[in-house]
Amino acid sequence: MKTRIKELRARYDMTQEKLANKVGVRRETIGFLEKGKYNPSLKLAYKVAKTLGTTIDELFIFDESDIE
Amino acid sequence: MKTRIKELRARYDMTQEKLANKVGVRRETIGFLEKGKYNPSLKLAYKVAKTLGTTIDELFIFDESDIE
DNA sequence: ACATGATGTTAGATATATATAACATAATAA
DNA sequence: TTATTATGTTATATATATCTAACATCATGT
Repeated sequence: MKTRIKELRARYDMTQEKLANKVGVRRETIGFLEKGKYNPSLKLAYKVAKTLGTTIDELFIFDESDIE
Repeated sequence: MKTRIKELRARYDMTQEKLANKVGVRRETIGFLEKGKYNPSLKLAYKVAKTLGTTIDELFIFDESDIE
């Protein structure tokens, strides 16, 4: 699974820590999400998307390996 | 958080168990999801949405309590 | 009424997301 | 260079999603 978090974060000139604070998680959590190191909960995905002015389906890009 | 899983499942005339099998989870997991009893992972949300021919943002409806 | 299939619900086990703290590295500015 | 800020990256702890099995309830058909 890939994500556009980093790209959108840059567009808002927002640091990982600032996004984490807005969303209510740790900075490392955002870092790991950006690196695809884990699979967030739906609510977290929603909060991040909303904070970055987009939707879940726009923010995360799934590939075939996510289906198996 | 609310969901349209049950509604779409009915439209496809699909039982909880059949959906669970297609998605690769237990029947109870689908039941709990329909009841809003927990917050799925993003990948699971994606698989359910894809199996039901829709998107995550169409399938799940968030309310204010999901943001706090 | 009885049988059967679908769903509800509980309790305990396991897997994994997230928190926390600590330290490393990168980049940029002074 | 040094200082500072942002990000990377571990390791361990905690919270919670999901599994599993078992039994209950509900609906429908016979």
